[in-house]
Amino acid sequence: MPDKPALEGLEHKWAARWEESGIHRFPRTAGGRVGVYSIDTPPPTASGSLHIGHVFSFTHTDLLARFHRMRGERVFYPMGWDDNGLPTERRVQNYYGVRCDPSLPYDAEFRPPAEGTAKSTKAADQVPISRRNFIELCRRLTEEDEQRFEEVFRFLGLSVDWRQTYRTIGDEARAISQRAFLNNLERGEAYQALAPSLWDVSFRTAVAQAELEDREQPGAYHTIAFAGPSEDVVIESTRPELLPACVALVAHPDDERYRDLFGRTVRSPIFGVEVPVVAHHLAQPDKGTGIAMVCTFGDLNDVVWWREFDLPTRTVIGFDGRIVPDAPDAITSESGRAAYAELAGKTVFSARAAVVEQLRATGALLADPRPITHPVKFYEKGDRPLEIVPTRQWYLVNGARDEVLRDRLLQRGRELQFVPEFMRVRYENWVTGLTGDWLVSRQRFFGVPLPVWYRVDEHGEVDHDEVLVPERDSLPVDPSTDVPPGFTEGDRGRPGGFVGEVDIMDTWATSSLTPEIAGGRYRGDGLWEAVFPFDLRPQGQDIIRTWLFSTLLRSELEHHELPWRTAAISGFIVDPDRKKMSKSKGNVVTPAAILEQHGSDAVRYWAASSRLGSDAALDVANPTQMRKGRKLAIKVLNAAKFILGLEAGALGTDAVTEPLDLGMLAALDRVVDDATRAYEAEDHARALELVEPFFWTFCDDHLELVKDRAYGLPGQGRDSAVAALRIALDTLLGLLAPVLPFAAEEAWSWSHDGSLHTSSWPVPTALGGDPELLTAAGEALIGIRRAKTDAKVSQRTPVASARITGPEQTVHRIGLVAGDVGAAGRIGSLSLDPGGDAVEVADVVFQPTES
RNA sequence: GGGCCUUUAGCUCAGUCGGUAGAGCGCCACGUUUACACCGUGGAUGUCACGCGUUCGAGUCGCGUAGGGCCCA
Repeated sequence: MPDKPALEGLEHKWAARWEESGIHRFPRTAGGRVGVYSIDTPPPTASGSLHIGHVFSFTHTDLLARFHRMRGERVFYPMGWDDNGLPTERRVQNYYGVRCDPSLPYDAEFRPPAEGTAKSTKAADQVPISRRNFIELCRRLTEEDEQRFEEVFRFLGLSVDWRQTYRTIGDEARAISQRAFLNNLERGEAYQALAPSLWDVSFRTAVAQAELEDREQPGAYHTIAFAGPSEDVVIESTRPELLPACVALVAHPDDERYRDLFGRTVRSPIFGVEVPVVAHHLAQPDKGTGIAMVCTFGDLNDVVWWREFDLPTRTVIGFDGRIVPDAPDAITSESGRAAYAELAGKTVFSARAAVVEQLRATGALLADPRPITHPVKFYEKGDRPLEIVPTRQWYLVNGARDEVLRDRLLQRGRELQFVPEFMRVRYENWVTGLTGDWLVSRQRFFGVPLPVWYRVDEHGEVDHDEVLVPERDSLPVDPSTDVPPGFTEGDRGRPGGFVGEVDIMDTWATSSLTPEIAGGRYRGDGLWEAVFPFDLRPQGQDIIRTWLFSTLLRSELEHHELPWRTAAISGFIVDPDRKKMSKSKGNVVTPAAILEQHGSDAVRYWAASSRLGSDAALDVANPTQMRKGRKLAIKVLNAAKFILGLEAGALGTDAVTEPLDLGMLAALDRVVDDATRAYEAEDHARALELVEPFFWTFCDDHLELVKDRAYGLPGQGRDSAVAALRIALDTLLGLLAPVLPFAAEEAWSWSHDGSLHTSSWPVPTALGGDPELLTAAGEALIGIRRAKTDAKVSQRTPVASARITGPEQTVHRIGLVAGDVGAAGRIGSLSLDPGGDAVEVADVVFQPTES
């Protein structure tokens, strides 16, 4: 026991000892699922640095892990790293100064031109390398990040079993991801379709509904005249450049203005294409002129109309976001084709300007463009508006087009325990609002390849309907280098041979399988049977529509059951202005510095005092919660040092005989019961809220009240005081252990051999004391202190006599502990006098002092 | 436009069954004591966003309005 206990250095000391003793390792004993508490940990993205939000939410998870471990459960707490996906790709490009070109051959001797020192992030300055070289760099860089993340998490005190880690780009994760896809394919849940897809022109990949966001963008309404049967039909459009892609006009069926036009045709200006006028309830009569262009494709409504009216496809925007070279066949006039030729190759932006000029020249533009702002769909990671282009993609069913599946998913959502409860509606809103199946293919490089090949027919044409799949035990495969069963590399691309799929899967297609990946579903070593279904899925509220939904979907399709019992949803961190902290806003603080500055226990306290689902403010300049936590941790060390330094003749529950000691333990019993219930309900903030005030009352009042006895002559009174203090200390250390694992373990180690963090969750002593005694004594103590403060004398000033009045029952209780109260107040003669509403100390006569 | 959360002391937040409004920080005063100066003790501080309703009684329950935030269109 040190002379002057301090928090500094506890993190490294105990993290190392815990690792050495292996107390956080998942015990692989027999017994299957019984007695196991398993956690489907969120894998942080390994690109760059951890966010303070990680510290916040991972602490919440760790509180539960530690509680359940202390209760003797076998806790499965793994850690995963999400190293898949675009963030990694972009980081690797910028870090190493390279870009992926899948057509290049692998170069085993390749050395990247830069190591975090690339001067330019322009594609032209980046060295093109093969997919395999690119992936090697992705793995190398993410590994370094993961190492750093692990160090921060160990310092934070996460009780993770660090042997149970996975990477979403690892062999096992890729194999599981591909296997799950093949299972979906076999059951008819995965399919390909040539369909209009939301397309990011910068990244040149399709994106899914879950990755969309609306952004307010400036735009303009253009008033354009179409030639009608009798007179001009005037539409308003924000996308005049899509005029050559126009396939119809649409108005609401009830709109009197256009009723006569339904079923007839109008002719587009400039391009002179006859298009039908159709009626549909999605058309908005109050928007613009109430009649709108249907183009292939301007927005998602266009896709609906195109599909429902079986309209032709006139694609004008290419995968690169530029106008395609060839005009749609429907444009037959010479002038129309000449006008189109002027647009070919232009970006959407400049094509718009060109069309506006053409419209002006022909007189079809009836007014100057009218500026507006309107919501435009973006890929959440992109910075150019999405286009909609027809492509062949792979889809997974998700209930959007299948009511039976949708109802099953909603039912599962009702079976899942959400903490807090109100988060369930976000899931339900998402499931009910789905508009299409899950687009899982991505035209990117670093990720899990779709594990399929296609036959090439005798004419050398790829036949996408003839899908070749790998053997299950050959997974993971890369179809661009591996060959399908029964073929050789020589058959690649040849008539009668095969071609490999080049697309990869959506990163969520892998992340949705974290239970299977973490639980080692196919390892055959019993782990899976011991941990699935998981007890806890901790995650952020922002990824309910992605991670939570997709995991639940995969589990329903594969196992017909919930992947976990409870979803614990953390809020996020906001700065003092209530703005969500995020990288893009530049108000991010790095966790390592904060942990170093305040100490891990203090930071954990800050996190623990926020309940699940509610956002927490962090004022880095004035982190009051962290200071409070730090103060608490220091107090724990000091109180423990004091109590353990006291001598006693006998310890244990039998030695506790004095009313105040029994009363204090009875009050503590209540705290143990209530805090246990709170943790059982995943309410760590409530538990802390119960334990912390008791601990302070214990230090400020009880310790002061019994100090005299504890320091006093040997005997029953002294033994009772010290025995009760030791019991209470052990109990309080246990109750605080999840929140302050370092300080609590340090203090515990001064009087125990084993770790506090295994099987030491406190239980009530049930010695039958009066739990109100301490409160009553405390009230008396406050009165005495007030009298001394009012008299501006030291608290140690002796009092010759005093009289305590108050409610009868309280005064009676004070009488039962009058010895302790008198000793703590240094009162010679204490008289008790029932009466009045509040406890008051009157007639205080200070002892005359010599000086 | 729809949904959800939120509004309590200067700040950050509790307030469980509807029964006298709470904590920490900050502020003021006092004291430095034998666990603790990263200290202790005491004190002051409220239109519980607003309105209506239910009730003997509303911070708490219901309806509505406003501000803040998030998600989805």
